[in-house]
Amino acid sequence: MTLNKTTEYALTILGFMATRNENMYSAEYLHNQLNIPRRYLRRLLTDMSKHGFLKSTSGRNGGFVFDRDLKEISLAMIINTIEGSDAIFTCILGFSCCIVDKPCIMHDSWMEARSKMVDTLSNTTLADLKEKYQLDLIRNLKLL
Amino acid sequence: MTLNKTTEYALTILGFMATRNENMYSAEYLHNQLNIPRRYLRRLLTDMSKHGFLKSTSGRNGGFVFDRDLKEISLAMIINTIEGSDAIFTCILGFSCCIVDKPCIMHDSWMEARSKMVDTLSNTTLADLKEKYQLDLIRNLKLL
DNA sequence: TGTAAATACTACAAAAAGGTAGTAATATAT
DNA sequence: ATATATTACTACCTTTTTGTAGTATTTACA
Ligand code: FES
Ligand code: FES
Repeated sequence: MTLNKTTEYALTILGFMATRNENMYSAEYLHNQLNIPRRYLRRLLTDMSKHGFLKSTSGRNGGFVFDRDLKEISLAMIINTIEGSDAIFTCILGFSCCIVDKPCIMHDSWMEARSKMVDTLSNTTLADLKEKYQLDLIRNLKLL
Repeated sequence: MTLNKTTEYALTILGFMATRNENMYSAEYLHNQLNIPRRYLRRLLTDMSKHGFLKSTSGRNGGFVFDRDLKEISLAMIINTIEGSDAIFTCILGFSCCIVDKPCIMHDSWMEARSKMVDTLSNTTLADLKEKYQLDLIRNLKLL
């Protein structure tokens, strides 16, 4: 139901980066913008680089940029990367995973609910968020 | 996405108790049936009593029974009781909760997915699980 | 060439979640 | 009455998650 903090941070960071138009994001800058603990955020950023979401540049004026097309990064991928690829598919009663031939009593209720959620998270990419953000911006400007 | 272990245990226990027809369940019996760590399970059972789901009887031949009609207990209630009533409603980016006038960029995607899930969990009661279990039993007997 | 601004690595510390131990209290059966 | 089977309470231990510290490395710029 709840994501762990690290996953929330990852979504926050990538979501933020996807919707702005800087050409480089330093850990310090992201820390100031997002209020995520400095050192923890740094570690997370290097993790994201190792996982291929970001590309890092060391040294002065260094920082992070996306290493993939935003269309290629879904929310589900981010979550899976950090929580483990099938955290999302575990049985609600904690059986290692949902087994088709021996489902638990809650399986049916749970599957129906979950599959909707998984679909949405799989089908929403960072590019979608960017688009939405731009549209929201325009809408707000027109209201002024 | 994932429930914490304690919540899984709670669902397992209440789901089990709801679908069997014993008139009393001791911690020891539940431990044997469900493989949940003895002492932790005990503590959880007394918690459930305090929260009004179960009624406990001390002493020899004691144990636990439901203190409410199964129709009155939804999966969402169980989850809320243990994870905190709005764990299910938190912002996916970790903002304290989803604020209508200042939603985060992921709010729309997330709400859509989540509301389906919340609906299902709110509308499924232990009575529903019991009914399902009985039907499954009958179906299996006929297959023999 | 030296200083400053950045990431990288490793180890540790603190907090939260999960799990255990000991003992007291309660009720039943013999 | 006493032994036994049960829950209740409190404190502690272990593991996982979250957060911090120190130091090395890389690169730009003056
Ligand atoms: S087997 Fe439990 S939810 Fe699928
Ligand atoms: S404000 Fe973030 S999901 Fe609603």
